[in-house]
Amino acid sequence: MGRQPCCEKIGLKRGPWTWEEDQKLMNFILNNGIQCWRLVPKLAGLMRCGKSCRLRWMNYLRPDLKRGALTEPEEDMIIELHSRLGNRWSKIAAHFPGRTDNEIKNHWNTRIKKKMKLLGLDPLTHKRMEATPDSESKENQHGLEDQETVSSSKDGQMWQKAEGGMVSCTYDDYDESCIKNLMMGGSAMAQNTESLGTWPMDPFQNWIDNPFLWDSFNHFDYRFC
DNA sequence: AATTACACCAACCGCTTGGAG
DNA sequence: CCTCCAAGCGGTTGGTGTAAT
Repeated sequence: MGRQPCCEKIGLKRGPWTWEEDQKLMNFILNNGIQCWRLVPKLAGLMRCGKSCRLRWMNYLRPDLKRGALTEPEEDMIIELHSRLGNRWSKIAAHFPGRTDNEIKNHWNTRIKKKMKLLGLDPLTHKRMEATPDSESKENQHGLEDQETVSSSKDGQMWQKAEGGMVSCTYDDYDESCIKNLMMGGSAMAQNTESLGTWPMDPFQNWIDNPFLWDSFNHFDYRFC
């Protein structure tokens, strides 16, 4: 038994993509757009499965991708978003134009997790972990408590810290206020970062300036399937 | 210079979701 | 409704580069 493979894998290439493969996929999508990933490798002359092509395009070839390491403000915002969205990387990535869910997920697993542990925070719950000898100063405790601005119950209800106590809010409500807060430099964690005022506007500007605008593919609306 | 340990990230796997028929 | 299938998504793996010994 078991699940059927997503595609016929016999004879298909796996592993790292070559420059030639990238060119083929890039040229095909730029000329034809994407209508059906399963047909893309066949029509583009690639010995890959559609899923692999999709991933390569989404995570590496897309012209609107922002290259380079994630910045401090981006990192802070990831932490903030993760505290209420959990491991929903695509939702988190949606707040970062030009960044992929895979990139954010990798960054979380390799760096942010470690950083949080060093700060005495549980990366899963974003709450303080069991007190350790060097994390017990009152100053530290105060600072960390202030970061616990939101929690969610099992039924998905969000509770946001407000004057006079906790108030309930929807994910969307919280989303708005959180982003606004970060944009205005209102987050305690983001306040230390100098470039916050220009972000995330810059990636958006890049998008506008980019000659390979994603929108430019919209006119490729004829069907392959 | 060689070996080992570690960090990073691209790519894969398999489950879930959503739309078409 | 129900079934099927493509796409989306998140967890995990494995290859590669670099630092430490």
